[in-house]
Amino acid sequence: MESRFYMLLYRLSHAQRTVIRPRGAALGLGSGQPKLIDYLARKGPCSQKQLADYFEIDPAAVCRMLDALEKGGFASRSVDKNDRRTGTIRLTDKGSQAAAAWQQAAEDVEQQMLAGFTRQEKQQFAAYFRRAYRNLKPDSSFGREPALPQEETQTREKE
Amino acid sequence: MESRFYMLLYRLSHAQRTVIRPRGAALGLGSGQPKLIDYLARKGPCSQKQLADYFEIDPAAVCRMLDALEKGGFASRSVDKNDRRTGTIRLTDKGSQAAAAWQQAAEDVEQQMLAGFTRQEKQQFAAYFRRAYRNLKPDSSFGREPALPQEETQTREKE
DNA sequence: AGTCAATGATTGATGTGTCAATCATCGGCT
DNA sequence: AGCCGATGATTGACACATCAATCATTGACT
Repeated sequence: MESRFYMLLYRLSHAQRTVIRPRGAALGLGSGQPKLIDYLARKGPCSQKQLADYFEIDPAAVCRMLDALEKGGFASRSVDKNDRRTGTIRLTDKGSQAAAAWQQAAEDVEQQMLAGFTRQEKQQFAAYFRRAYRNLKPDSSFGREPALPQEETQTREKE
Repeated sequence: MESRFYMLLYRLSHAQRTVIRPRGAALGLGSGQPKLIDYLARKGPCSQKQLADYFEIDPAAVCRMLDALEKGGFASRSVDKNDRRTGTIRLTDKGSQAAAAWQQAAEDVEQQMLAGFTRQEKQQFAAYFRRAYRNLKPDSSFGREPALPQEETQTREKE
């Protein structure tokens, strides 16, 4: 019986990915793209930096996945008029539909994964996740608004 | 506050990877290689198929990681005399040392992740992981001996 | 024996992720 | 105004994972 937590986490994470990947693929999405359109569908248009921050992935990865999403007709990029460095990402209609379908798929998988869990067990499981996460990232803003960049309190008097 | 389990799992998995990756990199290992030498150190020499089965990854990925491990001097491949399709993977001394160092790193990270968890909470957390995993992979052999491929009592009197 | 399906290992193509470097823009500073 | 560091986006190089296809070997069945 496996008892190391890194293996437990590895296996569950891997199993979830394996189960959900085909659902995204059926929509014409790669394995990383669904979460982006999910975010866009939930929170509305945003910049690439917001996506990278929220999912804690490299902006380069976001950039390439958006290339793919744009090519697939799921999203569009436009330049922010106030800050021309920043792009604004929007879902197309096709993207919105795919997001809805994927949200359903994610819900299905969650139901399957947590089948037999009582409401309290789910809450406890989630609480464990959050505690463990905060232990690994004590400085993180997990649970707070990711849209607030928190600007470092400015004690940054570099020399 | 994030409440979807796929995000909780995503974030914890990602955080763990982020914390542990530099520890492997310090040993000259990529992000996927430590688990292989860990397995080899714990269970002894084995075939590539065993590694692929145990970690539930594509044999192609194992093959390429072993290329890297071999090139780095961590492991060696040799051909099984009974079945020349099968290769036997062995750790070198350098590989064994790296495995020991990595096991320590993994333990450190686990300690950090589960800081403040009581023994019972850890057990319950682990039990939730196993239940969720089994829900996603009901046919799996999670928890049984993966090293015993179940067949072969196999009377090796073939010569 | 000799064909043939199954198996272990490998290679190619593609998507995701990291790290490092670059480019364009912005904003503060003198 | 003009430098100059910070920032958002992008690109290149590499590692890991999947899928598909191939190769060599094996074992089973005529």
